[in-house]
This record gives sequence, structure tokens and C-alpha cells, in this order.
Amino acid sequence: MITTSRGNASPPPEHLVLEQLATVARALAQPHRLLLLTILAQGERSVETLAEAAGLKLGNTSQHLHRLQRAGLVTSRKDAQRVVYQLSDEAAVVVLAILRQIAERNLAQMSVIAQKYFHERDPLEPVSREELRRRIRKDTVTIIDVRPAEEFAAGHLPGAINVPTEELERRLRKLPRDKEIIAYCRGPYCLMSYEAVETLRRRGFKAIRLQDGYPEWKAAGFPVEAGNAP
Amino acid sequence: MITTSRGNASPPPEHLVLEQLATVARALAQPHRLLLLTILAQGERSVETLAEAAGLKLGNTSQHLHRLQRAGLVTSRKDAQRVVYQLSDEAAVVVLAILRQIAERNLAQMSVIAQKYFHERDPLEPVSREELRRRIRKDTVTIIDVRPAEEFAAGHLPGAINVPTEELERRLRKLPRDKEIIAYCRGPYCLMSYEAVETLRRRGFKAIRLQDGYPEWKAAGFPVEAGNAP
DNA sequence: ATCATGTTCCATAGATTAGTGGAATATATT
DNA sequence: AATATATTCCACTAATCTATGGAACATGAT
Repeated sequence: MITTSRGNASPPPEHLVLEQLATVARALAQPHRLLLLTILAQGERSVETLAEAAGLKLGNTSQHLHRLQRAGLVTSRKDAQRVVYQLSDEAAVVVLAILRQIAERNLAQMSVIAQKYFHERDPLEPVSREELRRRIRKDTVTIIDVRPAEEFAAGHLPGAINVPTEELERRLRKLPRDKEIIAYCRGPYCLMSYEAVETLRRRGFKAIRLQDGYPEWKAAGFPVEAGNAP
Repeated sequence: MITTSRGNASPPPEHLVLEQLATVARALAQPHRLLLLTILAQGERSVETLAEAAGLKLGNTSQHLHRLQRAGLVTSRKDAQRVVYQLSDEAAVVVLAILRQIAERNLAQMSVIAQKYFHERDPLEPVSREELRRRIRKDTVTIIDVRPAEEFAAGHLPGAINVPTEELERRLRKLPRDKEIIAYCRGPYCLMSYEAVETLRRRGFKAIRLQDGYPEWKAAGFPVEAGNAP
């Protein structure tokens, strides 16, 4: 009798494929690595600055980065003594967005966190990317990027000015009181833009957050600028 | 001095969010669970039939399903004695597609597997979903769904006829020799449609595969039918 | 009530993983 | 050559995960 089943030899090709997908998923299955990915989504970085930004030990960071690299999520290049990592793919930003979507829609605890620490802090609906692009064309807004200077330099929204949260109070005088101010940062669950609009509104500015953050703007194919324009 | 850093109390909200995302990713980080998801992507199923389809022990399957449920990827409902699971979200299909994309583009081993077991077996470019929809309208194709009857009944492409691979040889007479035959199955890394077009071409039919499979067709928002039309 | 069916729960053993401290390595700089 | 800087490698511990067999539980049929 002819049979389509295989003996007790090697696993079927379908399973080999699933094994590969699981390798990618395993790399995503750890909060610290997800954190490293969200930091890399802002722009490339060396191991040391990554470790510092993530609050991790150097060796530990190095290990995590290797795991991410083996999973095809990041690539590295050597720049003199240092090793610079970057996302290998916009797909990494997309997969994070989908994990977020699944968690938001189906995990009770996620709703609680989103409500308590985020929505409650800024109940106003953020501006959508499309809407912001329209307003940029009409020049009716001021956009502030509240991420650290390093990340701003690696890439930002066209025309945005960099005002890291720590400097915000100090630089209020330079912000316009007539135009609406739109703030953005690393992503939808980054508190920096929340803090910024809170501060600004308290001081009488008209401020609102952008939907998501820089990586999502870029991944959506919207225009970006790089460099350290003041 | 006022500081924005927190003492040694609870982790920052951003980390709570990453913890949730990691929960979802951890559920995806195991080949057997990915297999269960691809089976559920064909339609809802009871624990027992899932275990059988996946080749897993019952208790083990039950445990995996709970993990998937806690991660918000599937939901269950009770139907008399049996418990029926289904995907909670089309997002599950999307996340599998992205993991696949990342693996394909960045993992050397994935390319080897894809080449050796899939591309080599059918070097012809598959028909895209858009192209197939056009041809359906013109009625210039016969579509065969080579998945098991159970999965066909749960949902299939409009007008497709169900010819499970084991029955293909037996039912060749009923297939047209003038029209092109388009075969599809569970997804891009499911061998059933590869086997089918191979058999058909050997017998002189004009056969070609559809890009991806049923779950991707449905997730793309294309029309589907359900029920057991012959 | 009793039995059959389908699913979950529990304890356990083996494998994998995360974090740590420190040694080893590679590349500039002096 | 010697030193400083940036990263990786290694050994080890604690925690988590997977699969297994079997007991327990719920539901419907007899």
C-alpha cells in the first residue's frame, strides 16, 4: 500500500518552517528585547548606548542583541571599536504594532494599563498621521519632538523641532501661543509626549499628541528628515 | 532636587505594556502552538480534532490552547460536552504572515527550506489573489480546495470545489481539461496544493497554485463561502 | 443512577532561558 | 609596546517551559 505518511524520519517541511517562525517569535518573547527593539526603531545605536537607554547591563544587552540578530530582527555593522545595531526591516515595527493590537483588543490587563496610565492622562483624541500631514502643508501647526537629541538627529518628522522633555520648561518662551502644538515621541506607549502636552496645557498652550510615534510615522511611508537642525 | 526618576517602586508603565506584548509573543514562540493557530485559521475546531490534526496528545493540546487563550489569540466556547476554539482575531493570521515575512527575508535557513521543499517543487509563480478574483468574474478558471472536507465546510473561496489530496487521483475525470485549474490549501507553506498541481500537471492538466491559502484570502477581505456544497 | 465522552487539572522530569560577574578579545590611542 | 575603550565569551544559578501519564471533572446518553 502506498502511503503519504513518512516513516519516523525527519520532520515534515511544514514543521521546519514553523520552527523558523518560532525562532523569530521567541526573540520577541521577552520584555527587555522588545524594549531594545523600540529603542532601535528610533534609529541605529551602539551596544553601549543601547544598554544605557534600556537600563541593562552591557553583557546582558549584548546577548539580547545577538538573539535578535539570529532571529533576523536586527543587523549589526562595525564602526571602529564599536558595534552599531539597527532594525533589519520595517517589518519589526509592524510586528510590534500587531502585538500591541492583539494585546489591546484581547487582554483585559492591557486595557487596564492603557486606561490608567495613558488614556486617563490625556483623554483627548490624538491627531492622526493623515490629519497632521494635511496641517503641515497648511503650516497651521508647530511640531515638537520630545525624544532625546540623539534620536531626533537619527530621524524626525519634517519641520519638527527637538525639545526633549527635560528641556521643555526651560524652552517654553520659544514656543508659539497662537499655533497649535503637536507633540510626539517614541510610540503609542511612550509617556514623554503625555508629559509634554500636560505641561504645555497647564501653561496655557494649545497642545495635542500625535497618534503613535516616529517609528510608526516612518513605517507608514510618511516623509522624514534627519540631521541636527536646531 | 526634583527628579523624574522613580525610586525603587513599581516598574514604569511602559514596561508593563512590554510585559503584555511579551505575553502575546511568548504564546507564538512554540512551533506546536503556531501549528494549532494555522489549523484554527482554517476554521473553528474542538480540542480533540485539533489534537488529532496537529498530531499532539490531548492534554498537551489543551494546555497549549489555554496559553493561546491567555495571550488573547484564541477564544473558546462550550458546545455540549465539547469545547470549540477559534481565532479571536484576524490579527492572528496577520501576525503569522509577518513572522513569515521576517523569516523569509532575514533567516538563511528559511530560504534553504523554502527553496528545497517548496520553490523547487513548483517553480511556477503562483496566481495572485487579485488576478484570481478577476478570472473568477470572467469564469475562466476552476478552483479546487485540496484541504480536508471539514476545513472546506468551515469556509472556502467562492465557487471552489473540494478535492482533498487523497481523493484527487480518483476524481480526475470530473476536472476540466480546457480550463485552467487553480489549487489552494492552508497557506503558503502547506504542501497539499504543491502535491495537487504536481499530480495534475503530470496528468496533462493545466494547473497552478494560488498565492498563499484560504486564511490569507479571507484576511485580505476577499469574499468567502461556507457550507458543504458538493 | 450509571456510564461514556470530552476536557481540564496536577505532579514531575528534562530542556531552555535570563541575568550575573568576570575573563578574553578586538580595535584605537599614547 | 602599553593602555584605554567597546564588545563578546564563558560558567553558573534561578526561573520558566514542554511533554507526559494519570486523576479529576463536567456533560449528555442509557
